[in-house]
Amino acid sequence: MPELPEVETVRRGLQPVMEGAVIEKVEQRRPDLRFPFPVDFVERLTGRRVTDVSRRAKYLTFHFDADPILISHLGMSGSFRIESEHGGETPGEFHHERSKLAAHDHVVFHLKSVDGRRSRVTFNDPRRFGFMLFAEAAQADQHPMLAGLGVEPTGNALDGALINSLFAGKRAPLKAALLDQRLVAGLGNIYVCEALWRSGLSPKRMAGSITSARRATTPRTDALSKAVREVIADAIAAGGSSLRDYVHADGSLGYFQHSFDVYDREGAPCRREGCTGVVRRIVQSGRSTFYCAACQR
DNA sequence: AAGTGAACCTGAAGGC
DNA sequence: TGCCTTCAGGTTCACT
Repeated sequence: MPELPEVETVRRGLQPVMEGAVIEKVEQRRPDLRFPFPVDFVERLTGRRVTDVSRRAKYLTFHFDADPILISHLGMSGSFRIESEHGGETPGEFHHERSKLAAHDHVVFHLKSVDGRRSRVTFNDPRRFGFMLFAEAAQADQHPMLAGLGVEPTGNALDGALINSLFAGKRAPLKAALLDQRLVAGLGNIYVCEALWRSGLSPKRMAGSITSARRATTPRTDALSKAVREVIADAIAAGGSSLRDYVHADGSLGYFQHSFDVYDREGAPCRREGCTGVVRRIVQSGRSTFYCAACQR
């Protein structure tokens, strides 16, 4: 479900609640998600103080006052729900009132913040494509899940020159190349479609065809890198997209879905100034691609 | 070797 | 109403 902007939004929701808090209790309600939970999952987390909630691509990493760190992925349908004690509420009341769990609530972290406030952070994931794994803090970057990841599309590392070198010689379509997490890490089906529309490039075009062997960049690699950075920045600023019932950790909704130019707009008119085309849906490597054949070449 | 498709799992939505 | 099919924001593995 979530792509980088949604994961970043979740991280920003969790951070103020979790950072500095102590995990008083962990409920692990089934033996596995996409992978089995680590051995001693509950034991190794209980009593830890959270020092940082971070993100790499679509992965969340939770850091503690001692090893290990927790690496988590939301898969297609994973989400975190925060329930916090209100200021005037008595602690006992809180636990009693909010103790109901929903279907597919797989993990519950019971937290106590520095000022004594209690809260629960619950991981829910109907499809169970998400997971939680441990890594030793010192070797976190070398963990198999993180080691092969490409450049973050946030910041300025992703520029036309990098796209030029990453895509050189690639015969795969731009759609597939942008989804390849080993090249650019964090894009998913929605934001790849949106970035290609913004840069006016066809998702079917061979990735290597926008590159140059003699020059460091091309107008197309510049346009694509800019479009990717901007669509990701815009989506983060809007709090991500909330499709179906997906909500943020604090229960609020993201608004970026209202800004989609092509995703899920099959048959609708192209939004580009002066373009009379219609958004089409095709299937590439088993996934829907939305684009305008009139202005994306 | 790179590139494509199937598989993992549940739920929502649409057609009949 | 119910049953069936299709589709979904991701990743990995098995093929060609």
